[in-house]
Amino acid sequence: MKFKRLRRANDKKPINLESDPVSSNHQQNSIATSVPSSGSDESIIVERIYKAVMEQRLAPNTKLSEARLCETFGVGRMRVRRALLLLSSQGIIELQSNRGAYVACPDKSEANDVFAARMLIEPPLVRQLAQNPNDIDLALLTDHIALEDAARENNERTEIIRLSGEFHTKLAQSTGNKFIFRMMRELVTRTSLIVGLFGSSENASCPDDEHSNILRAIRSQNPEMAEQLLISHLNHIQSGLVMKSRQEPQDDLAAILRSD
Amino acid sequence: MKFKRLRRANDKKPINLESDPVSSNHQQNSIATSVPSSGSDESIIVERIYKAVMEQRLAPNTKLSEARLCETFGVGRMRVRRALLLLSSQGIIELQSNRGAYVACPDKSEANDVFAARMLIEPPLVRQLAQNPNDIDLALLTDHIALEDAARENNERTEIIRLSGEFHTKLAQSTGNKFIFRMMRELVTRTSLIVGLFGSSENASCPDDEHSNILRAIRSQNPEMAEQLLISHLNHIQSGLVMKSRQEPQDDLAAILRSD
DNA sequence: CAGTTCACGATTGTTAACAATCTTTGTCAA
DNA sequence: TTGACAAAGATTGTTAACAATCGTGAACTG
Repeated sequence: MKFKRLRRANDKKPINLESDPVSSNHQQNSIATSVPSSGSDESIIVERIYKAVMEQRLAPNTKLSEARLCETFGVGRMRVRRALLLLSSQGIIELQSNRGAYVACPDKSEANDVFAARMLIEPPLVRQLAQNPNDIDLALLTDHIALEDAARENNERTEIIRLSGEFHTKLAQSTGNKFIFRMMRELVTRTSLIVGLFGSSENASCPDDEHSNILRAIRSQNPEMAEQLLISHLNHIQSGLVMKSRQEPQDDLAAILRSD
Repeated sequence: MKFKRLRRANDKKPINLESDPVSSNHQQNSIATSVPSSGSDESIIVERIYKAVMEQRLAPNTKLSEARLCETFGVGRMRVRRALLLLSSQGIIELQSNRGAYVACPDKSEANDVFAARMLIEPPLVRQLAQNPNDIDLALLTDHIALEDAARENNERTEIIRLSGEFHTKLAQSTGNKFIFRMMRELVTRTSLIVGLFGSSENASCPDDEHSNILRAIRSQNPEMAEQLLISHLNHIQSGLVMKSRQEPQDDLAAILRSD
């Protein structure tokens, strides 16, 4: 297989990395991706893969070969390479020398670290938000929960999963603090991978109305309650995991091509 | 100027990016740099530039041209390019399309964000550390403070600055949590840039014995005191800044070549 | 038949030449 | 003298060919 630039869609259609119309109207606002300037436009590749991971359409350990991505995005190898490097620096994928790029596969220890970090950061964050919430952020979060409800209504699995994580991202975004936002985004992405790996069957998403309750506590300016609700929310998520320390190797193409 | 690989040291010697012997014995332990696998070895370039920024030897807005870095490190352009991309993803430098790479130059608003983020994260972090500190971490931190004292004794400016920041990094490292460590590392690096930009004359480093006091509170397992000491420590640093919203453009060569 | 070796194909890593863009400098005219 | 304009030089962005490495499977040997 040669490295030609194919503008047309890939005829194998291995992974759905296209921007699906259902969520295209709901773009990230204000704080954009982590690398705003420069980079001609490999940010699109990064964003697509990031989203696919968030929605658990890209399973851990899935191989992302350069040639495949070149076809998929109709882009030269350099762009793909840059995108992969950026994704690896965010911990979303892992680069193995001379072997290629694989979707990150957190182990039990890393899962614990992720939840420990979230337990450290999110409670003070939510408490602070509840101390003086501004109307714009409250409206954004309210809208978001409406989207979550709608997705649950329509049984859109990938949407539910992504929105469920993005709620937490948006909590961080409400602080208007770029650093907190980025940290949270990374932790939420990792959480999505972890839930995909260790999540037991159908509790892949956050319990139904906990987000709503947290938002209500914030709106009523009750820091203690907001913090407490968030803590138990995180505990619920974590306790829903079965820590089988053996993760299936997930053969490269098997899981991907079954959608063909 | 052509892009030849020059193994010999650069004859212009614009910036000191060599590894100085005084601190070469004090390498990072356990949790290594953010990109452990792959990447043949542009991590050396990343680490050097990171260190130079931490020690305020590389002023904000300094241009880092590819050719210059190629000479300096005796490395091909690809490596340099990869390193610059990684550094930009960490917010240490900024890539401008078709214009090159410049050391990041935080503005007033970003400075506020950095301190807000640290205020959110570090107090709970230190409190948690003080709840059950383990002996190994305490020893590491004690050693670190000894290094700080030694550097102050010998009036080694760059060492003082770097160690002063690294104390906070090591606090985060003591949690053994990769994510907290990385977040803290980024915030501390940014802080170093900010202090270099807005710091008033000679309070560039943390006040003399505050680190020591914090460590003492941790050792005596007094979470409240540790947290309180850290909060006022951060406040001291922040209040030592003069927020002149106008940052000097810092002409590329002017500041650098005056050491020639 | 089991195990090892070797060679081939596929994929990633690297390099150097080429293209595009920006900056500087020199020139000319008002 | 100052301003705009244009050409030359320098720097970054991109591409395609080449080199190195890895995985696989056939062939060979015990």
